Amino acid sequence: MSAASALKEGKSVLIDRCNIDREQRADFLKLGGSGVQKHAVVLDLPAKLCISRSVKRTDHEGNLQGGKAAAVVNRMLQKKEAPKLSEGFSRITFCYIEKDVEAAINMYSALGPGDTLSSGCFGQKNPEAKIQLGIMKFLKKVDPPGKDRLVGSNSQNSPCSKTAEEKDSDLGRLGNHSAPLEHIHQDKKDSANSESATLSGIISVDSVPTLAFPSLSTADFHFNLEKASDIIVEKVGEFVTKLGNARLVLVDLSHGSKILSLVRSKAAQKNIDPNKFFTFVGDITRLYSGGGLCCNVIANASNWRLKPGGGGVNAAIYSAAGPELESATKEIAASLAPGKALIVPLPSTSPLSVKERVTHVIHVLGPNMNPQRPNYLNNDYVKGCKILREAYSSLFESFAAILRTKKSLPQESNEISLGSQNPLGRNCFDSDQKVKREAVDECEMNKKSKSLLKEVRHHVSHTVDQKANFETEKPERLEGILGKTGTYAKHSGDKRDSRDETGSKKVWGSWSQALYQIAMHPEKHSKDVIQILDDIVVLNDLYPKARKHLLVLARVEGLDGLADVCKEHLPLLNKMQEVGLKWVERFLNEDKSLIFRLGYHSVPSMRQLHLHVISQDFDSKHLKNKKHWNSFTTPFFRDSVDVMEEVNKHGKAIIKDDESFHSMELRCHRCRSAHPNIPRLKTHISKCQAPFPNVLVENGRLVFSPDHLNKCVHSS
DNA sequence: GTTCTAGAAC
DNA sequence: GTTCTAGAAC
Repeated sequence: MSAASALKEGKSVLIDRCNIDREQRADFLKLGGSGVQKHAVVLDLPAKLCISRSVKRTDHEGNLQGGKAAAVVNRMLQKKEAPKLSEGFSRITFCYIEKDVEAAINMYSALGPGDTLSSGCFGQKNPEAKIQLGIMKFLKKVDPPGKDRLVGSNSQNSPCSKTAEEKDSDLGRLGNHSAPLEHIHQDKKDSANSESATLSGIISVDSVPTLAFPSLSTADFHFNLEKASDIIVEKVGEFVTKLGNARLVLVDLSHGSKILSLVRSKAAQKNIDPNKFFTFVGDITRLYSGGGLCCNVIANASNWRLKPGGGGVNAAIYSAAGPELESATKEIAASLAPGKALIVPLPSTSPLSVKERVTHVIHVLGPNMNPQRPNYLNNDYVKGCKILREAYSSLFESFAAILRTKKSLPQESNEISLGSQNPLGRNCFDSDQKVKREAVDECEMNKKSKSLLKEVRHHVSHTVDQKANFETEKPERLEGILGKTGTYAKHSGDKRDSRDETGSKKVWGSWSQALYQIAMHPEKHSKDVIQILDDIVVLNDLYPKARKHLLVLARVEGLDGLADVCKEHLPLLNKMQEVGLKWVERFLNEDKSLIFRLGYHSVPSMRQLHLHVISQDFDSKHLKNKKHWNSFTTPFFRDSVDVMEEVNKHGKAIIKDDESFHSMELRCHRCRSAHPNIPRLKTHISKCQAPFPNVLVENGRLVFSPDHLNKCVHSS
């Protein structure tokens, strides 16, 4: 049998069958032998859905149709017998709705070669009454009735339990469900650490305080992964021994996450106790419900304003935690400095508390190495590493503080409550008072960050040494600023007026300053910049919209965009074009098939006048939307030659700032055919060889190799 | 049900 | 500028 031989080769095998009763499953379970972990994913979807699917499925061997399908499904559902751990499964996941199925698929597809999942039963609904009554007995008796439906399978009765335990010690106990009985007993002795609860009818025994944290700064803040993984392992190694029985878990959502594998191997090299620290692939906001991993504390990769939104972990946590998190955070602090952490006790009404049993969120801010974001560190990894170390120290210290507050409490009753309505998740560390004090301490530390606000407001060098400036601030002044943080940042902190003498008030978002910084301090951006002259800087567009896409940047203060251009800039415009053409020449030497256009956006998104030098293949994964396309292919794109002519004639460039350009229909820039959406347009332009419209060929708007003239371009 | 876009966040 | 995602469009 192919499944058996694949298993022998050490492969993982997935059997997709309607194994609706125990007997049918037994044969498949035998295939595995004792060295193989056997998992079941039970799709117990609504009958209605099964029926409608059978009807739709025309290639079904049984050719089920209409009423016949309904009859078959009904008969199958009547016979169904849910799998049990005692049959030999080490893990069973129940799916009742599409979402469950999706979560299961995500969970399994995210597994890397070294990953494993905790054993136990997950997501099962309607546990029988005897199970609910039985948990105390379960804890005392080795072999309780109905044990097979309980999580934490009895090792004597599970054929695979040895494998499961071995795996457990490899990776740490991923979920508390997997805790072998002996461990549970041990943990119970330390009653302060023990906690049991029911959730949606699932019975679990959760005893180990756990902090789940994302890798800081490596996503949007572009921190080097090698360096980040060294720091994570270093800091985890430092703290893990100080945390008693508590665990640290590095979480990443993505499939085959590079940072997780780096950290895993480095942690193994350093012999860090895998029971105390391990990595986990999953959604940090659904660790318990989606992955069976109970983490009472989760870390949030925060932004300095402690605001929801943005992307990644921060957005996910705020959205999963509901408005409770935002208001709880707001009560404690208004901003967070890089390297700092802030403990926020999560209100028991927050969905994260109810569903995921999270009691505290620790906001933490790592260093920012992304030039597209404000206040980035300009590739200064000396400072970056220092701040990242500090961030992890702050995070783990905060977690330790939460643990301490828990220990200082009178011990909780050993009585274990049951009932799905009871959000017991909070009981374990419910000592808001002390935590609040801790939080206030953090808040004191955060005063430093208030000077950051001031930085942004009054001065603003994005590469400013924040630390140095913090020390110069006087707290009293800061309080005044802090009080208004919310609106303040909105109106002036986050955005700045350009110095436009004509009185037009173009407001630049904080994200739009990167080019300005590069123009002013190109030497600090050696990674991106490819040519530096007195009055011009050339760089590769960070998100090129074609095979070749350069920006020729003017180094004149106050020259933010085309609107600021006047006659005095004509020599500069001319030089920018010359420099651009030099680069085109180089590119054409490498690839004669390229065709270029040089021009400005009528209304640029990024501050500081820049000339786009862009090849007309538009072959780029970064070209994603209508605005991208239309900003290079409609009159919104102002050819350099035309701009210079207009400035020469009228002293000003003509600006097509009609917003409608961005929502114009998508037309091929060569044959002018219209396309319904970006993917179809991209398919078309990858093939279209029509000559370019005459209007582009005239006056030298297009730049190409002489060899090319007759092939792709009209000869006018 | 999946693909794609638009709008809001930074 | 990008990212994220709800919900429109297919």
